Formats: sequence, C-alpha cells, structure tokens
Amino acid sequence: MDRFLSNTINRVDKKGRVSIPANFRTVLAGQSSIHIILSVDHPVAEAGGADFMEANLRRLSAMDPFSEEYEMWSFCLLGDADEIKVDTEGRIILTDHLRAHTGIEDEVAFVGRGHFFQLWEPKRFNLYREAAREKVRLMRRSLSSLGDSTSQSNSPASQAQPASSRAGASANLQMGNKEQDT
Amino acid sequence: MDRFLSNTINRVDKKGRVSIPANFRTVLAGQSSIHIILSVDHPVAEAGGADFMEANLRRLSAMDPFSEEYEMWSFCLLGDADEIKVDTEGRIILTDHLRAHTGIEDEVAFVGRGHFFQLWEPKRFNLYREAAREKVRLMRRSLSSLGDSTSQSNSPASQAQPASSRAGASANLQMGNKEQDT
DNA sequence: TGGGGTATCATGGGAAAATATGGTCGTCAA
DNA sequence: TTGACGACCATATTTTCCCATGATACCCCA
Repeated sequence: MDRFLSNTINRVDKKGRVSIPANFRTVLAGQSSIHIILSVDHPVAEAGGADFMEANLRRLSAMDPFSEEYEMWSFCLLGDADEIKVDTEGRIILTDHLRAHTGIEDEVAFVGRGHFFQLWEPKRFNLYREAAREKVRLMRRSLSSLGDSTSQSNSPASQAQPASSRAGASANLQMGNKEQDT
Repeated sequence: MDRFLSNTINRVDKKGRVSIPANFRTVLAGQSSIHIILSVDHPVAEAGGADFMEANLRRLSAMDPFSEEYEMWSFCLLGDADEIKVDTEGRIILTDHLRAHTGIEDEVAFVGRGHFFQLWEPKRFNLYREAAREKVRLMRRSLSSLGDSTSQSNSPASQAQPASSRAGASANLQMGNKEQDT
C-alpha cells in the first residue's frame, strides 16, 4: 500500500484530536509529523508526509521568484501551511485556521488522493463527491461520443490493459510531481 | 484462467464477510488485497487486483494534472476507491460506502467482466441484466434493418424471455445513480 | 461404470490483534 | 496559576487469524 486511497470519517474528541485512518498511517510509514496546506479552491486541507511538502516546494522553485505567481504560491504554500505532530496513538490536533477554512467541527472526512490526502467537513465532502461523480459522468459521455478508441460506455476500467505491461506503468502513476515510489 | 468470467451470488455473513468466488481468486493469484472503485453510472462497484488499479491510474496520468478533468477523475478513482484486504479464507469485508452505493445487504452478485469484476446487489443485477438484453435486442434490430433484412434472432443467448413486458426495464439502466448514502 | 474417498469451497464462530476513541496526569510556558 | 500539549493508560468496537462443518465437485480404482 503506497498511496492514499479511499475515505473514512473519524470523530474529533473534546481535546480536538482526530485519528488518522490506519491505512493512511501505513502510507506515512511512521513519520512523526504531517504537512498540511489549505486548498485555494475548496474548503479543504491537503496533507501528506515530508515528500508531499518537498513536492510542493519543488513546484515553487520552478517558478520565477519575482513573478506574482511565485509570490502568491509561496504565500499560500508556506505562509498558510502547517506541520502537525502525530501523537503516539496516531492522532493529530487540528489548528484553528484549519478548522475555520474547512468548516470542520466534530467530524473529519479523510479522503485519499494518491500522494496526499484531504481533510473535509463530511457534509461538504458528500456534496463535492456528488458533483465530482456527475462531472465524470458527463465528461465520459462526451468523450465516448467522440469515438474515443475502444471506450464503450463502461467505467474507466473498460479501458484497462491486460495485466502485463506493468513495467513502465508505475512510472507516471503518481500525479504531477512525485518522487518516491514503492 | 486469467480473466474474470461468469457470475456467482454469495452470502454476506453476520460479520459482514463475503467469499470471493474461487475462480475469481485464482485470477487474483493470491494477492492479499483487491482494489475497488464505484461506478459513476450504476449502483455497482468494480474490482480487481493491483493491475486493475494501475490501469485506472494510467488513464489518469494521461491527463493534465492541473485540469478540472483530472481533479474530478482522480477524486473518484482515488478518493472514492478502496483497497480491501482478502482474509485467509478468501473473503472480504465490504466497506460502508460501498454498501451504500450498491445497496448490497446480505447477498452479493459477483460478475466477471474480463480484467475486472463487479459487485452488484442481486436484484439490481437482474434488472440491469434484463435491461441490457433488451438494449442489445433493440440495437441489433436497428442494425439489421440497415441491410440484412432476414436476420432474426438466433443468437445463442436468445432465451425464453418474453421480449416485451419489460418495458420499464430499460429505464432502469440508469437506476441508482441517486444513491442515498450515509 | 459405479461407488467411495478426497479435495475444494462457501460459510460459520471463537479468540486474538488492531483500531478509534476517551480520559488522566505531569510538564512547560505564558 | 492556568491552559495547552504530550505521554500514557483504558476500553469498546472492528478486523484478522485460525479452526470447524456441511455441501459439492472431482478423482481414482475396483
């Protein structure tokens, strides 16, 4: 298990602690803290281990340091970021501005996104999920009307290759910027 | 045997476990977990081994990582997916959101689809199957009216189903995209 | 070819391990 | 001193492992 998958809803206790789902913890492989940034697009926080942070910084370093783009990105990526300790039970304490940004109160939806995961307020998560599913439905429909190779009206799966070909496969599995595999 | 074929209905026990059909297990070749995604069109889950997951992700990696398209697909393919452990007896435990999406309660229809297989709630599976047959019948009819006027139903599959009477059936092709979840 | 024995399979249940969650008690700093 | 936080402990629930059973399919040999 080497990427964040699936979603779980966990409770926040009186002290503000939440358990990171066990399968996410195994991906984090015992790191004692996680890095969190706030999404600019949605009321959601995005988190991952050290490699997640590094990937973000690497993206930043590819920009012109005097551009406005750089200014804004670095502001959000660094200024609005957090490094949160994971306690001995695998829990984290949410910061105030994380709660404010996400609307999280007493429950958190942990949503795996590959090389990072998201923290949603559960109701918002469900809304967004519905919207995402609808969008995918529409996108696929318009795709198949183009005569997209083999794609018949199935799931994304309908396109999958026979099991072989795994050699090059893992190369770009991860999104955008990724560095560690395994 | 390297493809998932045919279909089987197995029971879910009190603890929520259900056996993966033995012939499917041989295709999985001893992998200790399976990957599952939820169909966006139907109340069905689609599952396979590691190669199934990789094939899906490969599809993702062809997209622009900053596009909305990518965002939506990856959300569904990763955030709404599951990696489920297979126990020593070859059983899995269905997650809550999988049950919510499929409507599965105490029985599961495993349906082979080649390089992956589906999990259906048996009644819905039957309805869908009816609807699918009807569609095929209609499509064939309109096709054959283009030229081959004589071709009448003699497919090996044409069984004793009174073709009509299932008027409502095709409507059900879409059923369930309004699943009520938690 | 028939019959008995054997392997495989779906299913069930008990017990141990893991997990999510709750609470207590010091410590350190404001 | 108070309040936040970390380490530590407690517990209910869930998951996993192990063993058992009835049923069926399969095979071998007389």
